[in-house]
Amino acid sequence: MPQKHEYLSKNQQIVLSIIEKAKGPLKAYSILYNVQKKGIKAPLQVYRALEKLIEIGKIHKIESKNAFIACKNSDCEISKATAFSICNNCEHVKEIKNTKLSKYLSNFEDNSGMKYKKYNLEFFGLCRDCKLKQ
Amino acid sequence: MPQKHEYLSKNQQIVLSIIEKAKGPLKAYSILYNVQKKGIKAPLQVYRALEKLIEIGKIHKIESKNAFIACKNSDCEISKATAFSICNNCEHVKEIKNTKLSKYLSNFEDNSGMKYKKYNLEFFGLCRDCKLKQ
DNA sequence: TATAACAGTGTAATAATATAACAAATATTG
DNA sequence: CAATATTTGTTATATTATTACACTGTTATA
Ligand SMILES: [Zn+2]
Ligand SMILES: [Zn+2]
Ligand SMILES: [Zn+2]
Ligand SMILES: [Zn+2]
Repeated sequence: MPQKHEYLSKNQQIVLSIIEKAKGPLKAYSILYNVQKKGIKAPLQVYRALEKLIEIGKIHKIESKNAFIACKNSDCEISKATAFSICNNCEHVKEIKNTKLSKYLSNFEDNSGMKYKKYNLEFFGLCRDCKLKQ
Repeated sequence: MPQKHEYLSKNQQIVLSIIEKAKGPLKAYSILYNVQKKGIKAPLQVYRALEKLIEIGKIHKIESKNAFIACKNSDCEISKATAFSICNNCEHVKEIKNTKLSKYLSNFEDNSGMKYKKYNLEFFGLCRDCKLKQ
């Protein structure tokens, strides 16, 4: 018997499964093209699923790329505290799992003494492969 | 006599001036509407100016809002290392100037020993005013 | 002063990303 | 069961950003 938030709806499952299978972040319309054979026909159906999946922490949005990636980090507190490394050359994206970093940022106080429950951090550089190839 | 990168072009000046006067981040098309009386007629003219202004560190893009804000932080290393606080309620945005934070992030090494020259950090919470009003 | 390289402009068209509005179906709670 | 909340389907539209092309002016240097 389904209970609140313990399952994903049909469209949410379809969208999540595509994102989890992907090697990197996917854009909304590329997801749409990939799921049209499964009955999802309109952008809104994709965006609604994305919204829900973000809300429950199954995926994250890479803001600088308008793309969506599966969460690989079981303790990232329901999507509220995220950090990524992004390669400027091959566009490879990886979620950073680093307890020190997340503690540092969660406890960070700005000059006015304010703390923040939620953050998103995007690091840019060359990934190991691209650095070697140079 | 104009020399390389020592001045801003006409359109760049117009766009920068609008952004600097604004109280908060501006969206590209809202900038466009504001500068149409000054002869800038097309989105591309705005986007080109924005691109340049970002490149030279005069403005930053708030990725989560697709909006642009003037840099208030003379030592933020030409736009390569940025941090913002964003109010979830009133949408107030403020650039964070905090040497410890920027040093911490610039020196951060991920699990593979990789360092990053560039980052963008967006903190979300309630600003002081909105916290009091609750 | 030619001329090549570069940076900026203007314009039209179009691509890519995201949401509004409405009606209907399905699931959850009590 | 009824009431509430969530999800779906569909059409249309809004918002954000880029491509392509022709042209102008500046800088560097030969
Ligand atoms: Zn995560
Ligand atoms: Zn790479
Ligand atoms: Zn700055
Ligand atoms: Zn506020």
